[in-house]
Amino acid sequence: MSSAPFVRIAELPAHAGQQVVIRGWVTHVRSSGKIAFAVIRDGTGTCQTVFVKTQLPTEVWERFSQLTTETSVAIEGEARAEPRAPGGFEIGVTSLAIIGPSPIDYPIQPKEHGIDFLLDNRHFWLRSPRQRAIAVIRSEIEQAIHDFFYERGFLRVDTPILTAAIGERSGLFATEYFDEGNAYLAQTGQLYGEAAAAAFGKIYTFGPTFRAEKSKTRRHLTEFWMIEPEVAWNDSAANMVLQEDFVAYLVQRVLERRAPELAELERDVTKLQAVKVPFVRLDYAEAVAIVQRKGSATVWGDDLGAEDEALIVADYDRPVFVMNYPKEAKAFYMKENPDDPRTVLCNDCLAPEGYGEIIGGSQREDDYDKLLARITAEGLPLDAYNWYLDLRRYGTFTHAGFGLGLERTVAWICGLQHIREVIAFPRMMHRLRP
RNA sequence: UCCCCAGUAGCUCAGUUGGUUAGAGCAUUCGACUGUUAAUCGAAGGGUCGUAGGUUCAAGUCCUACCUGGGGAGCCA
Repeated sequence: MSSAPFVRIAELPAHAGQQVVIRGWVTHVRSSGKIAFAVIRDGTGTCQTVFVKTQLPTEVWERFSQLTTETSVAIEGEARAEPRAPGGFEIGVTSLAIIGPSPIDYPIQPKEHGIDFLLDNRHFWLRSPRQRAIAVIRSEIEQAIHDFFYERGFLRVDTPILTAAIGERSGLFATEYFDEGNAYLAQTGQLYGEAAAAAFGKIYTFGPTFRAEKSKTRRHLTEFWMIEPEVAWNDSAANMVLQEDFVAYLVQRVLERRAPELAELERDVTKLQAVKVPFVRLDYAEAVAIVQRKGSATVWGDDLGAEDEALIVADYDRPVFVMNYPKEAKAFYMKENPDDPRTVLCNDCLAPEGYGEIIGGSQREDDYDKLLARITAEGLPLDAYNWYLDLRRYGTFTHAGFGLGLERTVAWICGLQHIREVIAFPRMMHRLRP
């Protein structure tokens, strides 16, 4: 290797005609007697490199035969435009250094594999172009989330991951915690978010969430990331306006900045372009009537099942809010609906194309006596909720918030079948490694 | 926890009403090829058919149990 500059593959067009060094991994090789090709990936892109026997020192030509899939290399040569090369750019090799050899049994091949095999090899699967596209879009969405709230004056608050039993009733991961008994991995940061909203006004959380549910579906993970805004003085209607502005902002951001990655995933972007405010608003009772008309056995009082959600969403090209569920179907902290005390002021947001619930939100019960009654009625341990009740004793306030499931949102925007492709190392009931 | 489905080569799969020596593609190894695009062409190696029983002259194939995984329900984001 000479002193030629080290260049990332994405930057090669700016170095046309120059001698450069690239570093990366061999994705595949082709040999045709006295001319040979190695395709190199470096995370910013891929580039074909060309080895010509008659123009290379013998040892460089012979070293080519040591290149197996995923060998890491440094390659020096001339960067040049070449219409025959994929992407229109290539490197005419003058020197090759093998950094790390790769045995011939590298498991992932350029062909179809089953999801289970790929997840066993997730540490390698991430190297594929498709997985890179997903990771890039996820990262773009995460950045857009922070930008959205920053632009609107929200404070980001980080809530605890180790908690006493609090929040939702579904499965908890427990661990010993010194002399305090069991600690549980957080299922939500919401209750802490409410305390923060009383302190700071507009806040959001962005953190991991844990559910020990034995769910085996393409929509569930045991560890996922959730974004939970909480806004003082927002009622349920304002809460939904915030939600639709938020979701539309995320979709628009990906359309604007990550078109190549959407194309890599062969995403039908017309479906995303249709995601405009206002979203559809259906009262729970209307939703029940719709699914009954379509043959569902659901009656007033039931929670809506996955099939019901699909029936509702089928009629629309944009997300749908289903509002004001029966009290019994929802969590204790949701505010009783003054217009119909059988229901609470809440909403789910159902993504189009059958992706299901990406948001659950509500106005929070701010009446001390009613909240206490709900906690008691559900048999929750009162001592764990004293501080939460204090928020209603000392300057109670109208407030509302919601939780957006990051992986479900990314899976929908990417158009993926499996939520587990959306996170680098998914955690599921039967998968703790890699 | 419940319902449905699957398990055959490193990977993806085929294997007929049970029938004699277990099939393909890809991958790997060797050979040919000076512009390949998941290169192509020729040859070779590669198997406890998930496990354990059972039925039968004969089981990858049929039956039972178990194991492992997938999809869905429930629960939720």
